[in-house]
Amino acid sequence: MRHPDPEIGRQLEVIGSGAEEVLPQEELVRKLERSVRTGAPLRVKQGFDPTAPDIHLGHTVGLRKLRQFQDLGHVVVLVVGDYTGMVGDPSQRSETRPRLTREQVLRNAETYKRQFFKVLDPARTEVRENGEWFAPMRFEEIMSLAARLTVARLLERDDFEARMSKGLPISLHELFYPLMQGYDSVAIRSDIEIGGTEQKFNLLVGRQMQQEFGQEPQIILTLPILEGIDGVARMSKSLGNYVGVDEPPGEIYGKLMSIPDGLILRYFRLVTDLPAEAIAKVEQDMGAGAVNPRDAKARLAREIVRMYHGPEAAEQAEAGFDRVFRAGGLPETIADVFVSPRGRGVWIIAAMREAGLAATASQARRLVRQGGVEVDGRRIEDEEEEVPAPDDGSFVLRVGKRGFARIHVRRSEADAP
RNA sequence: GGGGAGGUUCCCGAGCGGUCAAAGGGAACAGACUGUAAAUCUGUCGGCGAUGCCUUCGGAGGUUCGAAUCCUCCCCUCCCCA
Repeated sequence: MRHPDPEIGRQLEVIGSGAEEVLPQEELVRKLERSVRTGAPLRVKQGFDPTAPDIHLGHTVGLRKLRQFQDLGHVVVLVVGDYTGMVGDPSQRSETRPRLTREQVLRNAETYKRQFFKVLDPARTEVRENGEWFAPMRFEEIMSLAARLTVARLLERDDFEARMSKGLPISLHELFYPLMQGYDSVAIRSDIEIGGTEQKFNLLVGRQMQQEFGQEPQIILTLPILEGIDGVARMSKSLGNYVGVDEPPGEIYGKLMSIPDGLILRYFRLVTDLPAEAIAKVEQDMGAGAVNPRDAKARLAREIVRMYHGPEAAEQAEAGFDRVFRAGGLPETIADVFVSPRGRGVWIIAAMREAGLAATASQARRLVRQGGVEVDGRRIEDEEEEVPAPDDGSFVLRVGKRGFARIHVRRSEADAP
């Protein structure tokens, strides 16, 4: 969109980049004009439900957009949903979310806050908890809030409709969720709220609530939803297909190497700072066969580890990955585990359990039977095998592709660690 | 409040008196292969020092030589009616 004022034009371009929808566009222009004229920053809102104590790459799509707003001089207001977290967002859910206790929510919120600032500028961020305004709310006020939204409006949503038609339960409290999120916008006087495309309904309720309370309605900006490393469902902790920004470098690197090739470019676009031209080059090279997708993926993995752990960690993660998975070698660091001897050595099944490489003895036996267990590079064939303790006292146990432990055999009680 | 249908192993979903640790699919895990923890193929997938034993089919009792399957009560969900 062209704008006579170059500053506003620039802002519009940055804001719109990577966004799925910005609406209404004209109102955004008006807000920006006013902001530039008066020097008052816009208040950009995003809510987070502290339902799981780790933010992952999926969250960073939104966080990175917020960071762009900060770099344009605006203020970010993060609403930690300590109250909404006790409800659980029904968006995109096929079942009621488990309700969290107050203690869980607060603990999760702390972790979130710490991780937010891996991306955001703390100086331009306001963190609010919506319990601030919901906790003191009286029933009377809750009723008057609830009176502002109709059931038909709520039930027209796809997720609710799907659950209705499948005969799945919908609890009454879930209907309150959009209402609460909408009221958050009133409470913090938000100018813009961002969220994933699945948040569109909730974001729009925010506009309606603000109008009900005599405020100028917020602009809504939706962002694409990042697929998880399985390449199928959206990235989420509960589906186990996520890459957490707080995870160790090797984990991040390895998980990224496991995404389907088709997701490489999308990840570059949505969760790295690589400029558009550079990404276009990657696309071209891969298409022309000039670059092996595997190497493009390695670059992606390196890039993301670098963002959250720095360049040295990225190098090490790559070297470690290559050593273990390409060369079939051992990782740089292997956990030491002390195991008591039995018979002529250490019973392999017990060693696996004590090293945490198998949850149960049955599982350990299965792994041996399937040929997934090695001791110092020698495959173990027999479930009853007792590995003799070598003179130097330890051997390396490998379970599957990525389970390692250095087993030390205790010679006596006095030898215990 | 009345009537009907259901609750099965991580998830979906068969089973409806013994042959059931329970079909099939998904997820997960292992092996082979490879450019990778991709894709594909094969296998495994309750627990136990284990050719056998123990605990599972919403919960508690009961019938039976024997129950996920039958009966009673309870809890939970959905649908129709009011």
